[in-house]
Amino acid sequence: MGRASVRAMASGRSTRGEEVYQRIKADLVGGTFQPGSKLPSAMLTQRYGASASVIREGLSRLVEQGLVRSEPQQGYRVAPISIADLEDLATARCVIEIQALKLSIERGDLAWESSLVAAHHALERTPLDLADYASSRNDPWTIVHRRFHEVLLEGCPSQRLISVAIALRDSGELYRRWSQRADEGDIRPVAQEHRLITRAALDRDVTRACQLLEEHIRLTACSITARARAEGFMDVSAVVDEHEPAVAR
Amino acid sequence: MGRASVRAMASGRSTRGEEVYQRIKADLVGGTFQPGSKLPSAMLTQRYGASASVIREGLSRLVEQGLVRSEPQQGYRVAPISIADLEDLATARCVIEIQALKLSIERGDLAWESSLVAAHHALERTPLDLADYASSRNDPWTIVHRRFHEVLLEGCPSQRLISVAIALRDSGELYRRWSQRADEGDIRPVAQEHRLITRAALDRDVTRACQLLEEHIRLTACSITARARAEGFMDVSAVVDEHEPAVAR
DNA sequence: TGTTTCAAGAATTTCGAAATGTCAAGGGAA
DNA sequence: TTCCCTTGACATTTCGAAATTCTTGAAACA
Repeated sequence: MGRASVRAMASGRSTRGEEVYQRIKADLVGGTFQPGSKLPSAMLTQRYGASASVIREGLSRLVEQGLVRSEPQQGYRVAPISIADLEDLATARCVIEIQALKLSIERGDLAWESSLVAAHHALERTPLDLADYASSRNDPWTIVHRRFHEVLLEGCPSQRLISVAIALRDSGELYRRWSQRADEGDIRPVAQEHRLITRAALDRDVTRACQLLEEHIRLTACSITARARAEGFMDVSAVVDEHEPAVAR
Repeated sequence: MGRASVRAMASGRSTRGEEVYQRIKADLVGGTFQPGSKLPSAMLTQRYGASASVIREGLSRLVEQGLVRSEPQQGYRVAPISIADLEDLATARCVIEIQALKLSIERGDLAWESSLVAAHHALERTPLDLADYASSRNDPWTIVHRRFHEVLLEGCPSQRLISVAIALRDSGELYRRWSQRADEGDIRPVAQEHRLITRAALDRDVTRACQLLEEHIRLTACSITARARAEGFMDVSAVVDEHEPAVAR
């Protein structure tokens, strides 16, 4: 959840530009567009039913988040994925999320503890339906999972730090989507990992919680990297020809 | 230096939107507009000689960076400054810059060392002309100072981490501009601090370098905070009336 | 045969005006 | 008087087309 939703929540109504931005972002993170493929304004104006200026505004914001790339006079394209960039991302996430978690545990109050318990409970009780997960980008599990990791950091006294962490997590979500396609069954005990992190956080065991979270992030990245090297699906999408169909599903 | 310049450097030519974005950002960071004041499109279109769509695109990007705020149907305004937000910012910067520096020292190669020596030398030899500093936002000292801190992190293996750190530094620069107005003579031995940091980095003394950098950031923030509490200039700008003149100089 | 130039076509970028929404002042009703 | 509704002015937002730039493919040249 970026600055966008904050803005939208400020007043009840929203603008079309805001709505379009949300939809494009959801489609990007959800894996609708192939990484590296072009995003021609003609296609987007038709798909989202808005004028080029509005689309362009949304894309500009997404460029700033690293989800979209832009080169002058050559339009926009989905941020390409690569093993090098995945490692870059994992490094940044490890550093930032872990420090945010540290501060969160040190400074979080009772209200934060309660939110965490609630978020974790929701996560425990929401089954991961793989079919659902693969087809929709707003499946229940993804929502509660995202919420869990967000709450985990919410005790942190710096809102900016939290925002950055969330933005990086969105980029990571894109990778997960495209790796999941190659390998549907990542049978890691993620539920167990979440449970242990929650317990350590509630026990205010900073060291252990951070260690667990780092492992959680690193393992996810490694599993994607390994799969990518084996099947080489990243090389394909990294140099996507612009005449390829941009919409995947 | 944000993603903007990366984009501009990719191809020799640039777009008007890119240029406008750079100018707005420079004006914001340089303190041309009062924090919290409105940024009416009419004023901006005239000032930068571009259409509303182009202006809006630039502002959207700046919103994403936290330099500008936006509420639907109420336009854009300069991000307000406040003591609470300054502390938020300092926390985020400490965490992120220090971790980036740590990685930079651990992983930086010889080329990085050389750049650092060069950047520090330029900083040492560039005098801080207070009159120049106060009037212009592109005075020589600001440029080499920014460059120094940028190079310091460039050994870091994660480009994203570096980008985030630089973005936060830009926000910090805005605070410095507005505090400097109230107190022109911050007689801290900044030159000495830079020298010590450089030496520790070259000695690969991670602990000491990080400690020094943290102090460097914290001291700057504290000095601004203290000045703000004493003179209360932040409360004024935090609740700027929209009928006030937005342009300060 | 390989390289360069040029023009048509397609895409991006920019503009100016139309549409939509906000805000405050003024007028009427309780 | 106080409150609420209307109304008009002003700002933001959106659109559709014009202007600019890039790409493509074929023709001309070495």
